[in-house]
Amino acid sequence: MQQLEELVASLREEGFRITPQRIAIVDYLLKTEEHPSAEHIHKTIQKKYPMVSLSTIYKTLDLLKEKKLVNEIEVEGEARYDAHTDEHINLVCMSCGKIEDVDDDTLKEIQNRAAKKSKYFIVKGSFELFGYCNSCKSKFN
Amino acid sequence: MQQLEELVASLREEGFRITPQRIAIVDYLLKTEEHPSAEHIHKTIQKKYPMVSLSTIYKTLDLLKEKKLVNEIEVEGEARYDAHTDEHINLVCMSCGKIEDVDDDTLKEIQNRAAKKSKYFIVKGSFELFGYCNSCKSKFN
DNA sequence: TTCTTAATAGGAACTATTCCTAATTAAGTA
DNA sequence: TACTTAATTAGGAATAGTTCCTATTAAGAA
Repeated sequence: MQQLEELVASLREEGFRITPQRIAIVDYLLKTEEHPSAEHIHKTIQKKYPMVSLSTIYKTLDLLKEKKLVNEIEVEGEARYDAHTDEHINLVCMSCGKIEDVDDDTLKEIQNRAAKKSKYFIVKGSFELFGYCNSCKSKFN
Repeated sequence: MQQLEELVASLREEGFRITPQRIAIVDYLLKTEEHPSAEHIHKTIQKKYPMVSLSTIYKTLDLLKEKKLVNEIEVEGEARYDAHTDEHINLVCMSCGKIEDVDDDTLKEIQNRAAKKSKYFIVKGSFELFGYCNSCKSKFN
């Protein structure tokens, strides 16, 4: 994902209004690495804008998803959002819920092979690995 | 996943009671390739057992998940179940909701590389590709 | 067959998300 | 700068998948 300014400019060019709520949400998503849920984004944004509503968070996320500015993954019944939009693996810690990104060059190849075998037209991929992060796994020793 | 008989035997050995509901659910999951939702399993089982409850479906699925006899993936806000438990790619049709399996030998390697890079202890992977299946994609031409 | 307790049916409760609508406000225009 | 209008928002109601609760049922051991 790009910088805040160019991103906001591109939304404006497409005719979308630039509201403080949208700026705050995009800004937060660009800066964080924690793959927040909608609820988490809401709580964070509320520190600056106490009146922001959860439905605005969802609507903005829908917009950003459609524009492919954020990526959504489903983890344990809730959606988590990430401004890192090129294909990568999400490592999900089953203990603390942390999500980390790992790049792998072979994802594209896998996708191509699967498309060929299945004759599906592939739009996007979602690669999750579930386990225990470095700090949580030591608790189990 | 194995055959019905050995599977039922292994559950019995572990001290679980073998009920008609459990047999029906396991039997159905072994035979189908459609990656049904809990709701879909419920409707199917009801044709044979009209009194079976949705909560029994969920409880049985929890048991089977724990015993690693079925795999669960989350697709568009609902869980879908599959007796194909070794690691594979799920191709999800965004039009008709069909899910197809594709094997790929490199999934294990990817998992190993990601584990090494991230220092996570990996328990399981979930690889989904979203797109349009062969019959749905032709509708868009 | 009887007994014990795991499993079930049915529905209430819960939770993430979507939907609805009156009020607000971004941004183009005079 | 003030005016206009349609997009956006806040707030809450509605929805849907899943989990929880409990009286009743029935699997399997004795």
